[in-house]
Amino acid sequence: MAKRKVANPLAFAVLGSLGERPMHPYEISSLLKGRGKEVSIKLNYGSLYSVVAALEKAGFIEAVETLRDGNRPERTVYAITESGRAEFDDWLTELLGTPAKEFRQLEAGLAYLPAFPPDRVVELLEQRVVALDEEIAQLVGMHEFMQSKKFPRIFWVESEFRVAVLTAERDYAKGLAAEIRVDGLEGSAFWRRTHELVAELGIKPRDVLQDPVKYFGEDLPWLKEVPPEGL
Amino acid sequence: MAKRKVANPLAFAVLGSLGERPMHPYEISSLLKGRGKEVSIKLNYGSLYSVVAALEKAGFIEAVETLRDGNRPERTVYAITESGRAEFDDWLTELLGTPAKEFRQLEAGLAYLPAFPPDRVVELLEQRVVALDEEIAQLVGMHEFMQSKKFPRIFWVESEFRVAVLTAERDYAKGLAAEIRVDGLEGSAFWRRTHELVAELGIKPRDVLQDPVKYFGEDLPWLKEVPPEGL
DNA sequence: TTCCGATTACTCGAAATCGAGTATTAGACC
DNA sequence: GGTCTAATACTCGATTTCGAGTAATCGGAA
Repeated sequence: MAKRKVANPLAFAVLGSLGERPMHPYEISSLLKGRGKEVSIKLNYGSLYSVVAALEKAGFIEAVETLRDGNRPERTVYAITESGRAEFDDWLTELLGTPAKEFRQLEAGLAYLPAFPPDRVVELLEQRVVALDEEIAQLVGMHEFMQSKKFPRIFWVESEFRVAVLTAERDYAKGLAAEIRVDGLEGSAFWRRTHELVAELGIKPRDVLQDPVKYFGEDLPWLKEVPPEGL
Repeated sequence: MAKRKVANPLAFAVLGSLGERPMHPYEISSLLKGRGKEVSIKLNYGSLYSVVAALEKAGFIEAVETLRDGNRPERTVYAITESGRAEFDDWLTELLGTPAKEFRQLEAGLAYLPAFPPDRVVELLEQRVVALDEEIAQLVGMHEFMQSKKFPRIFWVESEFRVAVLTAERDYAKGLAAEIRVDGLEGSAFWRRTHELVAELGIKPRDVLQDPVKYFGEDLPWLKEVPPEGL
């Protein structure tokens, strides 16, 4: 899969919008907002205009007319080209069919869990669960509204999917918090004790790691095999 | 929450690494790779050095020595400062406790589902499910290996979380494909028929939308209330 | 009538991001 | 002893991205 000439997801949305009919950039942004697509595709004005310029340069869209209305800024109307339709087609194919490597911020946080004492982590995860519950409830409420209006699901599956992902995140955070709370996570006794030592004796986590036998005895076989991280 | 001076997640990992001990940038990158953190936090050399420079400028880290080994490039060793520790602390607090707005590529794709005929979508989603299953199986296999080595879960929760998210994505994609396949998605009969008309009569989707009654009769009440999108 | 906030429509420059490129050395292998 | 690959350690500059700023117009309330 060769790299796209214009890789910003917003460019995908621009192609999708111009696939309907020619528009000027601001009109595209209004359309996306009106349809709630900015929830799924990050929209910002700075990017919009540079992305449109890049698409034009790549031959995926072309300016068809320039309107001027009194003293207001010019509006340049763009239309999609044949090559632009092909690009959109290829892009949508890729978006739907091929998973891409993606990074969630919670994943980054979890990668450094041991840096905080267990109780602090539990507290924060529970705070996240509350916030996620709210977000999910809001989306679900919106879905119910749309269902009541008989607006077909096909037009908001992306929001349903968002709920699915948020729910998975929520469930994982909740489960993890519960496990840490009862010390059920293997290794977490060691983790807790290390932070206690740090707090009580004023020593540094790395001191503990440098001579674990002194603080924990011989019953932590993995410490010798793999050096722990993040503490 | 005021914006961070250095917002790149890689900067978070740099602070986390230097929290352990002073290192030079390349050493940080090796450490992250060695621990598999680059799966959770995007690492690229270009960003690494500019992020380190930005962190230094912001006073979160400082150069402590510059080594030269024969004719090889200089290695500048950095250490975290007090203010850097505080920043890391605050950042991890945010990463764990506060959900951020995030965009998944499948969400972008789903937002333009109606642009493809149902059968094509089903095929692509099923292709994605297969790829996701493979990715998940690989991660699960790795987890089993680490478990067999008694390496504590606390050090790979981020990977567990990744599995949770990927599984949610997989399940959603699989369910959606199945629903579309049997035409169970409300509105999808309309969707299918529109693409059939496009294929058979050589007309454009927008023609169908401009005079839906002509092609579908009066039994699509929502068409009058909300204009459909993406076709 | 006039003021205010919202909407329309875009511009600009600073900062971030990327990934390919460079140059050296250590070790492997024949 | 020569060559080849992998690892070490960064550099560079072209894009991209961002979001705040600008400036005009419109509708409604005071």
